[in-house]
Amino acid sequence: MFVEMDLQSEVPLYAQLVDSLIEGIASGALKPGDPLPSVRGLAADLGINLHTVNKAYTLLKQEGFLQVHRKQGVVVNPGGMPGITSAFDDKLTRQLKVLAAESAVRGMSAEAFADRCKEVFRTAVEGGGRLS
Amino acid sequence: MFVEMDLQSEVPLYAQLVDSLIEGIASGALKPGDPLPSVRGLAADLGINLHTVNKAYTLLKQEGFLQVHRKQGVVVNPGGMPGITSAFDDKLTRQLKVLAAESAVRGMSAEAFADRCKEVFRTAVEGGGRLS
Amino acid sequence: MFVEMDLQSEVPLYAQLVDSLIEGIASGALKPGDPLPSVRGLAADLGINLHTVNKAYTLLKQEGFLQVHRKQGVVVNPGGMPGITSAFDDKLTRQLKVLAAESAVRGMSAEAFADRCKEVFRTAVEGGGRLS
Amino acid sequence: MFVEMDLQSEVPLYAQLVDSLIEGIASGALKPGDPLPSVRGLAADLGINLHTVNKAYTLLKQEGFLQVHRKQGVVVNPGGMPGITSAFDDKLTRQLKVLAAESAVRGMSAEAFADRCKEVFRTAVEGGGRLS
DNA sequence: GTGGTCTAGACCACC
DNA sequence: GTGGTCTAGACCACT
Repeated sequence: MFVEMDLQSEVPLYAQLVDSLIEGIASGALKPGDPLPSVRGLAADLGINLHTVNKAYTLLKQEGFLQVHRKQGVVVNPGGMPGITSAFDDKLTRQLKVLAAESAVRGMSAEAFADRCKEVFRTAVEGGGRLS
Repeated sequence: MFVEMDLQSEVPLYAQLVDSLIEGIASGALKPGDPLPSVRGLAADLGINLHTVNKAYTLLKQEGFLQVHRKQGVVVNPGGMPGITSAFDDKLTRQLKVLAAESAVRGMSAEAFADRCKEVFRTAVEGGGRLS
Repeated sequence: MFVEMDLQSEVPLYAQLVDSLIEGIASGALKPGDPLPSVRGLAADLGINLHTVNKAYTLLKQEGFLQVHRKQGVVVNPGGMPGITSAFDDKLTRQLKVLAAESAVRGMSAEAFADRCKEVFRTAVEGGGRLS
Repeated sequence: MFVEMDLQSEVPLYAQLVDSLIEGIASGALKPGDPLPSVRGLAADLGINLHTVNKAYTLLKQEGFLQVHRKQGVVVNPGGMPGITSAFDDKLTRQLKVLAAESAVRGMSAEAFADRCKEVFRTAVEGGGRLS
């Protein structure tokens, strides 16, 4: 599995990993029930700290994306993904609003913005977030 | 002018202020040439430190959204707003990708996502980001 | 006489005025013995404060570029311009060094830099700093 | 690494530091990928406040000269230096014009000016800005 | 230990 | 009064 970490990014490593894994699920590279690398294995692969991978897995477990079994390791939640919670809806709206506002100020039209959103969504689902 | 600060948010205060001001411009509440409160005045209004306001103003000045007049204080750039730079385009795509992926994983359809984007954009432009 | 003031510049107004007048002398628009506008006249023309013009004139007088007569007003020093003082030489070297270093870092060659310097000097002398 | 701060200078400390670091890169004392001292360490070395160092680093980061690694601290951008942007070109021309005009007024010839520029450039590149 | 953020209080140049 | 700069001291997230 290949996940690219950007050490220069302002985005924390654990958050980058969380995002990458979600993008992997969105693209179909990871399906419910699929196993994930062990904490130490992934940490070694990415050349990052154990705690960083652990934090990402823990967050994804809390959100319901992953399940952690005692001995079998970590798997994508076989019961399916969590739905649109109100917390997520809030986050989505809040972040979208900031992006939309700056896009508008910089001269982007409503259509151009919607098209861009649609295109990005499509590539994310079709494999833009491919992991392996 | 009313800008609400969320002291509990994980988003830095200066970033919240930056976002609020951009939303104010997008909504039309702030137009090119309009004066902004002095750093000290706005800091007092918001109950935060003047350096925090200064940081937000400085960032917006560097991006080309604001200008500082000698003595007249800070104004919205009368020459108009900066366009779609490649840096902004990158940021937009990157952040949109994360939001789209999580939305997809949680079961949102491409149409629903695009509609939501369009709706948020419209409210941002029409006054959803109203400041005063 | 037309001197353009940039109210948005980080350069103080009085310094902009000083620079403009020196450029006017360099270009030949102002020659030794030539009269300059009165303090209040120039201030009114430029739409700036009396003190600002006064400060610029005072600095130029101290440096030896101008002479101030009690009743006849301000004139370009009829005795000619000051030469290369060690203070000026220091300033020139120091500022040139900063510009040269950044130019070099950004990939400009020694020749390109020298050419640019020569070109700017030529336009300054030939009328690039034209005032009237 | 030795950077000298002039507390009496009219040029801000953070700007002096910015200039020194750029001169260090130009001279080859600092190469892409090289680590820089921590903000606290350098501040202690120079006897100034860490915020002042931070401001200099932040500016250089925004310009593309430096990068910050998560945990490794600050390094000279391994991807190479930014090129000649139009913003830099404007700044170069503007500042060069002022220096050229005053040099001309004080009696310097075009050749002498160009020679001086060339010489300063050469010393800046070859070690005139030596830091260590 | 690192950079990032925030606060508090101060001085200065400019106009 | 305005923004710009500097200092001092503190807390936090990240690794």
